[in-house]
Amino acid sequence: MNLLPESFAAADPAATARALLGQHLVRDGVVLRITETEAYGADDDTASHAHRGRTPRNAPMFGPPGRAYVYLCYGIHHLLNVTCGPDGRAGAVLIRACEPVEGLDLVRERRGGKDGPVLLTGPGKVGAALDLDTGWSGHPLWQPGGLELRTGPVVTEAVVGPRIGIGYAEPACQEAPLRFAVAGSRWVSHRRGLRPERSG
DNA sequence: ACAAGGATCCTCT
DNA sequence: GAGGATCCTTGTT
Repeated sequence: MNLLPESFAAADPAATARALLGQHLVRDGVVLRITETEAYGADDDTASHAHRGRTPRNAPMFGPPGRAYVYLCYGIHHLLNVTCGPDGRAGAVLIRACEPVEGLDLVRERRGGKDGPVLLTGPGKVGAALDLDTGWSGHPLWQPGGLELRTGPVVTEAVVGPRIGIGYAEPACQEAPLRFAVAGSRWVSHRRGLRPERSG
């Protein structure tokens, strides 16, 4: 599969989050198919790290698209985002869950010998499976080598729902349907609150 | 220099 | 379903 171009993530966070479903994350012979994402916006999104402005940590969100934004959550977990939108407009897509495609043995090893969907259904688990840390923040995902974003099979049917774990945000932001998942996939962290993406 | 809190995960019950 | 782990980032003094 081919590397995704930088322009792949040039659209707004919601469109990029939907388009990332089915694409592949590659590192160290580990290939993961993205099954669940969340979109995070700029200052108007009170759930987003960017809503209080630029800081050293969230700087990649304000830069050009197609880079990694990795941060430490709860002092333990490294969470991976893909920056999106034009340079200067903050935006990122959190990778919440994946399905293994290659390198399953290494993923199991990095995940304490576990097996099945528990391996990769959760953003902290994805970070562990790819052995990420904050040193990867800002890394261009469209360059060969290191951590890469490559094309995967197209996802024709998706489900959408509110984002997870953002109780600190304003109600309108909590309720916004900015979480996306592959319809029918077992490799999704939480099934609750998801509905077909086509309006109805 | 200090205090507060978090885009989570795991282990219980 | 509930609670603890664990430490960095941030805003404030």
